[in-house]
Amino acid sequence: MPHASTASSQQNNATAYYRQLLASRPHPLQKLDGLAAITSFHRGERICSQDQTTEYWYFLISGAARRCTIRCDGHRQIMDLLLPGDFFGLAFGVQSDAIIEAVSQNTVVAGYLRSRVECLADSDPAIARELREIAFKALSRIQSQILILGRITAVEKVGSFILEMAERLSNGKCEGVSLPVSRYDIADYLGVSVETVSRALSRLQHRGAIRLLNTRTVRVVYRNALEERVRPDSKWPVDNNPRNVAA
Amino acid sequence: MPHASTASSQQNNATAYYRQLLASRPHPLQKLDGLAAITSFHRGERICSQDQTTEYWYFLISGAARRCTIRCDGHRQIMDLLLPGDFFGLAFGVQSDAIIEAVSQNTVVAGYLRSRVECLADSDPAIARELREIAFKALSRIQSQILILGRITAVEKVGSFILEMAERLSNGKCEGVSLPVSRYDIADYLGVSVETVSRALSRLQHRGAIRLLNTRTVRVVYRNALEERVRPDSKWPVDNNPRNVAA
DNA sequence: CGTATCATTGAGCTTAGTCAAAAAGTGTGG
DNA sequence: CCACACTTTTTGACTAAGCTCAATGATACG
Repeated sequence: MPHASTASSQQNNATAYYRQLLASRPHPLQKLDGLAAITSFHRGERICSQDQTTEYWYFLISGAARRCTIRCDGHRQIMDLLLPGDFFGLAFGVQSDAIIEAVSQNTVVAGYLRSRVECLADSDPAIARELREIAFKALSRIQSQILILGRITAVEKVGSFILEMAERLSNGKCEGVSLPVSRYDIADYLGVSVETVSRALSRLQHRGAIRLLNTRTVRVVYRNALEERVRPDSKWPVDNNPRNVAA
Repeated sequence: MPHASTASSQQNNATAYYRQLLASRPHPLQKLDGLAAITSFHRGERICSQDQTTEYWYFLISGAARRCTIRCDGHRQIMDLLLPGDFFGLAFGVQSDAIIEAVSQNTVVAGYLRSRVECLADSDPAIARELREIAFKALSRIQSQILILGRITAVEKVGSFILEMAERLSNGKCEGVSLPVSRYDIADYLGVSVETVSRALSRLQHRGAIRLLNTRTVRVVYRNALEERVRPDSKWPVDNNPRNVAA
């Protein structure tokens, strides 16, 4: 496993704990947990870079991580946000070199050696199916992100973001979502500026759609106000929907 | 196959031609071409809707298609653009009901019965691997879209869009990319207004980055001017990159 | 050849980005 | 436990970019 984490005298105990955590969280590759390498990362630490073919498939056990690139104009873009239960490192994109970094202080991932998994999949169709499932889940995760990025106003984007987080982190009841990322991360995930994120949150609160329990904890008050546009008054759908002509 | 296309007396001849076309274009599921259902669609015609679990996996042989949703504010969003050589219909997203429509006048797709393919994959590991390949390709296609959507200015988005099209439609030499979609489609793909797309194209032309041979055909003159920001003058990267704190 | 759609361009207004600074947390070391 | 430095978050003022509305060319289709 690349980039081994901080070694301490209690490393073994910790690993044992994480292994147990992994076992207790049901996921498609459970059969292969025996050969999983478990590593923990500090916040900001690089988990892997994806410019070359990744050797591992990863499963995020706890914490959070981001996949990001730096564009030629110097802006960082977060292309994916990984939360507990997510797999990543699947696609060896030809495209821009992305790196995956831990976002939370204690981010723990399980790494499955790709060649090993592939090999097992060849002999066990059930595993092959589950790998497909994993890929499809990653696909639909990214599609949600496109749906969010495609929204028009910043308030809508931030609203959708909160809803997405609320769904994906549904473990902690509905008593308030605790965002694992900073405003900067939200900004780079949504393609807006930090200030705009902050202002959008303030507005949503004034509007009564959410409540900020503290800076990182949001309570959704009116779900509808988050996903819909604010003023559906007078005018209705301006639909860019003409049928098109072939080239 | 759902939504059978226009039947004509020459249907058989046409299908035979398409089947040959399918055979001549190498792709991962070639072994299964025998059981592929080939259908052609008019522009604007619905190929399939994705709200329920899709029964088929599709391969686009010729033409173009778009996967789109209508948001609650009435705006259409194009979540994916399918070109010859692309597979689609893979992920049965829980999310918003998307439909896939033909964009070009003669859009021809091959449909592989999902259950059948799954079954074959179980007995043939090579097919299972190729299915994974297909999923990964779809994944990286959508990731490119995120990269484009994340760009800041409209000119950058349109520029990246042209480059993406040039790459994916690389069949027709570098003598000019013929865009298969209308300005409206580009707008809904990039999340900007039609007028903005038009203005961006005009600007890129004035700037000497592209040449519009006709409204649907673009010739890339200076590739760099399309992917980079225009003014990298005085100031450099404003990097939103502080390390983050866990929740 | 007329009609409908698509594409381009302009003018005004709204939104979000930029620059700047203050406020609220967070962590460290005395 | 508190003072201090540092980061994160919020808010304000100004500017620039894009959306909306509207009108005019251009093209395709019947």
